[in-house]
Amino acid sequence: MDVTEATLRQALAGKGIKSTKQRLAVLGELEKSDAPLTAEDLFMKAHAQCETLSLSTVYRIVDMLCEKGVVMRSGLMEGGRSLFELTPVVHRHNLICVRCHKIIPLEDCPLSQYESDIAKSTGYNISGHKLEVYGVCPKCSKDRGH
Amino acid sequence: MDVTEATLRQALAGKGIKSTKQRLAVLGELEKSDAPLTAEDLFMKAHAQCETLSLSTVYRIVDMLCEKGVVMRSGLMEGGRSLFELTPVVHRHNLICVRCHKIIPLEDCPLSQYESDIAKSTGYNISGHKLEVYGVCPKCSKDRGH
DNA sequence: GTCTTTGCAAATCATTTGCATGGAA
DNA sequence: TTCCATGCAAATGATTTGCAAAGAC
Repeated sequence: MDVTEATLRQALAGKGIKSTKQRLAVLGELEKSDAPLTAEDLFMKAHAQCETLSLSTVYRIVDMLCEKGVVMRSGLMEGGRSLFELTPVVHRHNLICVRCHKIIPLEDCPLSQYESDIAKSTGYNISGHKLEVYGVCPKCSKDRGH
Repeated sequence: MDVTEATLRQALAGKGIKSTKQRLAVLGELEKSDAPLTAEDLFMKAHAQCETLSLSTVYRIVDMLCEKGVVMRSGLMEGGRSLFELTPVVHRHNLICVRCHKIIPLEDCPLSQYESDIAKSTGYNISGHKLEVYGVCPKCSKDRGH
């Protein structure tokens, strides 16, 4: 499920976003990762792809992508740091272990009916939702009752 | 639906948390508010109640209450600031206008069945979830198509 | 060529922490 | 009395910003 540079360029152009190698590198890393990343994670990973990339540019890029709706901040925070992830085209949610912080994706989403109901009862024009489910993974459950 | 100081004291004692006037003031403001608040919001509001309260103490209090599960960080962030809200005893989700940021609570939650399904298919011990729904409120829709 | 994006370094701003004092049980 | 919680001020660490140079279209 690798995404080519051309595809990324096209996706950005479609949203009226100019392509730069920094943007492609950052977006590429977001595509590759299934877990949300901090700005610094992104910087380190994307820096390997693009020598000329600075941390402040990573911040500028994720801010811009958030505004365009391409990226979203995760509800989680690691320490004081924000976590960023692609706004999934294929709708998807995460299941997060509250002990080891392992994150696995959940398959289906039961909320589309719920959204239409809400739209009807509130008059809001629903644009999306964020759902995170928390629990203890099997490994952590076994390791200790805590 | 006002909460008396005695009730708050009792609630804290029940969780093994010592009562101080700072804690009661902060918790009281969280009780009163239906929207998530920043640490500074809390500081300003609670300071009116309790002269002797400092911002760093607000941080220490909300951190502690988060660990005890009394308070949670909202998935939203206002600027770079974290938002805090009471962990609802009555399970509840928010509907957030992406334009004016008005927040209204949603009545029912369709996820309990979903949680059992997840528990079965992943082996996780599910402890809870966070759901936020985004949309444009009727007023903002009328104001402009943007 | 023109306007936008970036790198760098300095500036900000939220959050955290050390230490001496005040307060709860 | 005995710790734990707090205030204050200083430290930290993430994020932002100004400005000149490099890059996209």
